[in-house]
Amino acid sequence: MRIGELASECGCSVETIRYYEKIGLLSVPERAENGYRTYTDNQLKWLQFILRCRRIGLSQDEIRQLVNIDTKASSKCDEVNELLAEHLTSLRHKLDDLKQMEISISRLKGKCKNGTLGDCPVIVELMK
Amino acid sequence: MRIGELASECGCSVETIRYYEKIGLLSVPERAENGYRTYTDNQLKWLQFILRCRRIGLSQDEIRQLVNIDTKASSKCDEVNELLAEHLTSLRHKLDDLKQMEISISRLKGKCKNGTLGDCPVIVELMK
DNA sequence: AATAAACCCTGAAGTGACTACAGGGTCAAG
DNA sequence: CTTGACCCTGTAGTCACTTCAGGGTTTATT
Repeated sequence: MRIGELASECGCSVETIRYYEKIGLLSVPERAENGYRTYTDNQLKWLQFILRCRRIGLSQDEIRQLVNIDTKASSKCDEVNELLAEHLTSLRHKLDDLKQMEISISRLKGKCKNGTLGDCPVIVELMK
Repeated sequence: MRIGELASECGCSVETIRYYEKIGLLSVPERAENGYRTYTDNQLKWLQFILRCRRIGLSQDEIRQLVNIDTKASSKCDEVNELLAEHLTSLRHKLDDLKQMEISISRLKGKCKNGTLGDCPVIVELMK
């Protein structure tokens, strides 16, 4: 499978795939005679794994940790659970922050009733 | 007021202030004889305005739009409301995404019960 | 068979919103 | 008179990509 097919199969861009290869998240693919990258089904699964991890908000570094855990024979599932627990905590912080923002903005919005800006309540409130 | 005082007054770093000046978000301050930046109360209010905007999640570009709206004599509050409405929409999308992540992760977490990784349900689920 | 469109390659630079660092100058206190 | 806290500039690093310049290859159309 060539890079374009892999990209459309996984719903990401060709550049993203080359980028993941460059930073060592995705294993280096074989090359055809013309120099084109050739991917296996296994690499497709890995890419889907990586993209799924990104979708749930894991950083490249966290994904690399998961990959390392996976290749260390000695390690246990505890490490996976710990990583996810930490991630969950920071995620909940972000959620709280966004909820606060939502409250602030919806309070501001609509206060402005087509006047000129000298007395715009939004600007006034933000300038306080 | 010197830059350090302004920073601690506003709860941001000195570097951030210099950065805002560089990208043209904060107006260029006077300089003392020794070359130190000297800030007025008005500039403190502007910085607080900018930081408040950042805190509710506006991008530098959106803040610049607000600033431009403020200096255009002709414009109306409608533009402010529109900007906030757009921002609120994208914010709610982010909230939904994060909530989805939270659900996914908490479903994964705890599934792993100290086995070795070949049969770790977390890895298995992510690799599916 | 020629050409155009679609695909592939590399390497470098740009993005946003800062942070950190190198290598200096200034100033008040002990 | 020197130590430490503050200030300066300019550059590079961060994350997770995206875009661009400047090519080569393959496939479809004319």
